Amino acid sequence: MSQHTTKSSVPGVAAATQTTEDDTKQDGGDRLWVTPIGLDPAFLLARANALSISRMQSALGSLGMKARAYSLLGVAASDARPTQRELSEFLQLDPSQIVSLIDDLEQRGLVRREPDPRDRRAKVVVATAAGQDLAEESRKTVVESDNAWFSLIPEEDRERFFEILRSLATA
Amino acid sequence: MSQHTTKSSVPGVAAATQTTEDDTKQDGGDRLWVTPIGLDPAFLLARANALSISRMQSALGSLGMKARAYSLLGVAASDARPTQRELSEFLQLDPSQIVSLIDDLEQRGLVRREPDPRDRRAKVVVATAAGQDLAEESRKTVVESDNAWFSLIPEEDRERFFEILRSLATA
DNA sequence: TATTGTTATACTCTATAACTATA
DNA sequence: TATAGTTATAGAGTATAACAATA
Repeated sequence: MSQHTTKSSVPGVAAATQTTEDDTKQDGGDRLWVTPIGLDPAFLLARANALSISRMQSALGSLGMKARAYSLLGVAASDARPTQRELSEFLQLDPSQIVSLIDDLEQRGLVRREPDPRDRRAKVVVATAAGQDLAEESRKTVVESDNAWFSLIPEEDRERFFEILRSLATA
Repeated sequence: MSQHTTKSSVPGVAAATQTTEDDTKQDGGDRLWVTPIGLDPAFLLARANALSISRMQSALGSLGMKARAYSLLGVAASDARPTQRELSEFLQLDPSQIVSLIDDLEQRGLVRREPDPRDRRAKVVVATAAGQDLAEESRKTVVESDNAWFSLIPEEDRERFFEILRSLATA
């Protein structure tokens, strides 16, 4: 999964979890949060993402979409007219993965490839009308699904948290 | 990858990116950040995690470790004496994946399985002496590698950011 | 000579179901 | 009847190298 550890000793949650005696079995895997890696930022990132992904998948499943396709369609549905290369860089996926993702969406009539007038090697990916519709619909679904989760963050911290997350994602 | 979008229109970075005319080609895939999904928390989470993972892998590679194995070994090297089931839940991995991860580490003499006195079906995973050493060494490596990245977060926000991330990871 | 999209291929990861031994 | 670990297997995701067209 992933790692990195703050050297500091165990704070908050830890103390709450350990009762005086026999705290070995009763709570699921919660006891492990007292472990150093339970504080490891990269591990937290990985776990939060794992939860996020599985939420996404179940939210999008009914629309025949998956997380990847959703992001790609989202960009294609904007007025950005991204090149496959740009999608590869932005979505952090291999160019060849982009190809098969697009092939899929294209066969379903959701996007199409257009020649890039500036560079005849390149192709820009744009959403069809149907693609626009699905992009919108699936976005609504996802927003709804994730709102519940992110509302767990105190209102006053939310904006700042996303800002920082963005700076990490951009780095 | 993943998603969720703040309905709000484009803030900060967006305005900065778009110049008056022809902003189509010159900057890599940076233009796509103005897209709605560039603000999507779940997407940011996914991308940040992707970057984190690849940092991890290159930091741990020289020690013959990968991110997953590292987390597992980290828990096994603590005094938590986790059961395989607990590891599965904690690391958000399928029980069968835990098996092969442990098989691997066991063959390398880094961990061993011990019977759980409380439940004869279960096995607890503990690090050997060699495992302890490697856990420590690899942790040092990872901390060093990630410190550079996380120091990108302003000192005064860092603690709070990790707290929130933890709450999401625990949810 | 380098880059874009593409194909093919091999490899890792993930998800599922079935089995055993205990509970 | 349910749960812990295990095995086998199939499917999805990932990484690599090579190729044609264009820069």
